[in-house]
This record gives sequence, C-alpha cells and structure tokens, in this order.
Amino acid sequence: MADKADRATEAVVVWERPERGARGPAPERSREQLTAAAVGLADAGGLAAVSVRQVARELGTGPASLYRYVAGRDDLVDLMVDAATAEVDLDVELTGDPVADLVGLAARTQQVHLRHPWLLEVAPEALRTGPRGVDYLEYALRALEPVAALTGPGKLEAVAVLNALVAMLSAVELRTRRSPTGRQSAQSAYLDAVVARGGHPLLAAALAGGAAGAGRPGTESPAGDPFERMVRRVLAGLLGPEPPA
Amino acid sequence: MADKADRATEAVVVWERPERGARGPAPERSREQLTAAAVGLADAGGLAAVSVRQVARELGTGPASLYRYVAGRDDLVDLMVDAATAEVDLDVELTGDPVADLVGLAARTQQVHLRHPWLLEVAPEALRTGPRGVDYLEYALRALEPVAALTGPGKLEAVAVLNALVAMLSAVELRTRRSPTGRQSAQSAYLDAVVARGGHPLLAAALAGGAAGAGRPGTESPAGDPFERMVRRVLAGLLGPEPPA
DNA sequence: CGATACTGCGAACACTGTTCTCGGTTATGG
DNA sequence: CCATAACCGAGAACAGTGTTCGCAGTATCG
Repeated sequence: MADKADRATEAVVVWERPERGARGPAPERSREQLTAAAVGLADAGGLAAVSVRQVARELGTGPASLYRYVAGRDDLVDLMVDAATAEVDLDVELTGDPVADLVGLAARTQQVHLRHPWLLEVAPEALRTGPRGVDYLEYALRALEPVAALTGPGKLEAVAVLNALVAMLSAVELRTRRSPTGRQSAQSAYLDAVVARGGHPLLAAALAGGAAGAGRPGTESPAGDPFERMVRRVLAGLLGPEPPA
Repeated sequence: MADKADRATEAVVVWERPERGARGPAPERSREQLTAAAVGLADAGGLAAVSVRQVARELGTGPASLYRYVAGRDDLVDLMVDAATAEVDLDVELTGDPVADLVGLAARTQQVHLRHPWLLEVAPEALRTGPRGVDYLEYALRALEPVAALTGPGKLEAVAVLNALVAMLSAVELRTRRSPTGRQSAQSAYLDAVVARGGHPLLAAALAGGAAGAGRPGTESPAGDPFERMVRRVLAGLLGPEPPA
C-alpha cells in the first residue's frame, strides 16, 4: 500500500541501488567517475568545493544528469568516504598481537586522512559505512579476536573510539603541517591574547610548551612517534584490565 | 602597508571584535539574542536550519542586518558553540583525583551534547575556542594538575582526546535514543543485508550482540554506566604508566 | 512490433551567504 | 555648538547552491 508513493527513492542507501537499469541505453558515465571527480575537487578545495554543479562541470555535463547516478549530494559524499576507506590496505597480515595490529591499522588510516583532509569535514552524524567500511570493520574485529575481555558490541565501540582518536590526531597533524589559514592564525592569536590577559595560568603554561606540574624536570621521555605513543596509551586502556572505580 | 586593503574584517575572530561601535545609535539587538535564536533553530532542526535568513526572520528583521553583529555565518556558529560550552558547569569543586574529576566533567559535557545534538554536526576542522572554551580548558588542566607523567602540551592533547571520546559516545547515545530517521534505518538495514550475505562473520557476531571470541560465556561483566566505564578505560590509558612498546 | 523503462539534459524553483548602497542617528573634535 | 566622522538598519541585488520537472531519444522485454 505504501510502496507506490515513493518508488524510486525507496532503497535509500546508495549501495543497494543498482548502478544502472536494465532497460534504457548504457549510461555514459559511472559512479566511479563521479566519485573520482568529487574526490579530486575535495582534495583541492575541501568538501565545500564538491557541489553538484562543479562535479558535473568536471565531467562535461549538466547538474541534472548526475541525478541518474546518485540520489543527491549526500550519496556523493558516501561514495567519497568509501573510496577513501578503500585506500586503507587491509591485506596486511595480522600478527595476533591486537595492540600491534591496531596500531598499524591506525597508522595506515591516518595516512589516508592526511591525503584527504576533507574526511575531517564530513560530519560523523550518521555513520556512513559502505562496502569498504564493512571490510574495514571486519578487519579490525579480526585484530581484536584474541581479546577476551570485550563483548562483540564492546569491540565495535572500541573500534569507534580508535577511529575518533585517529581523526583527532590527524586534525592536529594537519594543523601543524599546512601553513595556517586566516582562521586558525586568528584563533591562536586570540588564545595568546587571552592568556596574556591573565587568569588562565595552566593554559598559559601548557601553550608555552613548558613541562608539567610545577616545572620539575628530570622525568623527560624522549618519545618515539607521538602518534603511535598516543594510540598505544589509548589501546592499553581500551583492551587492558578493568580499571578500578 | 598591508593594513589598508582590509580594515573592517581585520580582527578576524568574533571575540576580539567589539560588540558595538562608539559612534552610532544603540544597536536594537545583541549578539546574545542572535545566538539564542540560532541555538533555538539548531535545537529544533539541526545545524542546517541555522541560516542567516532564518535567524533574521526569528528576530524580525532582514538578513543584511545581522552583518552588523557578526562577520558571517561562521561567526554565528562560533557563538553557538561557546554558548553551549557555557552550559557545562565549571563550578564543581575538584577532588584532587584526576580520573574522578575528568569523569565528572565528561559526564556534564555529554549532557550538553545530548541537549544540543547539532554540536556533533559542527566540523572540528578549525578548533573554535571562545571565552568559555578557554575556561573549560583551564578547568580540565586544573583537574590534570596532579598528573606528573604528562607535559603541558601532552595534557592538552589528553583533553582533546577526551573531548573526541565524549563526542563519539554522545553520537552513539543519540542514535539509540531518537527514533531512527530515514537515513540511519536505511544504514542499519544495509548492514544487516551485508552480514546476511555472509563473508563477515565477526561483524555478524558483533551486531548480533553476542559475546566475544568463540561465544564462551561466564566472563560476564554487569557494568555500571557504560559511558562512565568507557571514559574510565580511556583515562586509565591516557594518565596511566607508559605502556610497553 | 509496440510498450516500457531507462538516459541525458535544458529550464526552472526555492533556497543559500554575502555585498552595496542609501537614509537616518549618534558621539566626538575643533 | 555645530560639522564631521563613524555607526545602525535594511531593501535590493548577485552569484552560487541542491533539487525537480518535463521532454526527446534509445535500448530492452513481452
């Protein structure tokens, strides 16, 4: 009864909609081409540069034509995210040590984030998980298989935490890497101004890069890769023994 | 020489621009009113519902008028985020136990996230830290003061990780809470279809809610608040001893 | 051989953020 | 004390956005 009003937009998710129908002429373009064009635009100008019109122009056609391949701009973003996920190498053999395996996975994921900064701009509101995202999850769960302290859903949550951590650390890395845009230079200028105004001594010390607490030296840790150290710490907490309440 | 081309938009960050000039008539509205209207719209219809025109309509004026109070839509979002941050109670006394204090702070932060789901939609691309955000940081650093194992910048990173964790857990909580919108019901339907197609046994088990590993029962943990348990685990890793490489 | 379902796409609609401009209002410097 | 410079409100307009409609053409099924 309710399947007549909405028929074309019913299989709401891109991956379940067939790439092309069986009746008409062969499509001149493919979803892969749309995705590639969109990713190219995003790599160059951020996620905001990915507009239906721009992608269409890139493919030498009009905006309306894209709607034969995709239900809307959101689908385009879904395709982009999955394409980026596909760049994470999942053929690396597992060693059986969950921490080591997940550290490696995290590092490879970060490389993708650094290559496609727009990944940080896509809102994590609704989890967008395509075929490659599913493979990614399965791989992470395989790495987590030796861990007996976590239930199935608990492992999924751990993977989610790990992904959020990688995203956050990638954002930090990107900020230090690129020359500061107008926005963030203004932000740090504001922070400097605020701490100079006084009233936030600990923040002032932290921003000055000073050591912890009361400036007591001696407990220096030379540190390897800070990214890896951070991931190790969090993983230790995630997979380790139950902490006391 | 370069200070003549751009003069009005020079103090790029909202907080450094004076609320009103000293010469003309008194403004009929205030930034506070703009912010309140914007937050109201976002609470009701998500961040996308916050358009310059809608906010103007809410205040009974035209779109152009808002630009007397704000340099653009981005500034509006900055104000909104800071207003939300202000809802986190920072007058709770610290106990001296960093873990307990940060768990409490995280819980209060999550409450704000649940009250203002649009916070998850604002891209963490450029860190938007206003006056209340600065106070928030200072408070978190005060809670971290007893921790000697972390340097100043290290503590800031720990706070960032904690915030990312809270955001992620809030997203999960929100998904279970509200009735699924079209998007996410389609997503989970897709996931179900994929695991039904086979080839992802571990994901299938995890989604089925089954226990870990090979389904070996007995190691049940009743768990208190899952949010608090998760935060405790991560904090234990963040503040605990250096894990072995 | 229709009938049917598809593809491509020009045109249009309802939005969006932002700027220009102008008339009226206020405080300040001479 | 007044002229001038700085400011406020807001209508009009511009460029750009996502999306829908409708129509000509084309390939496949019954």
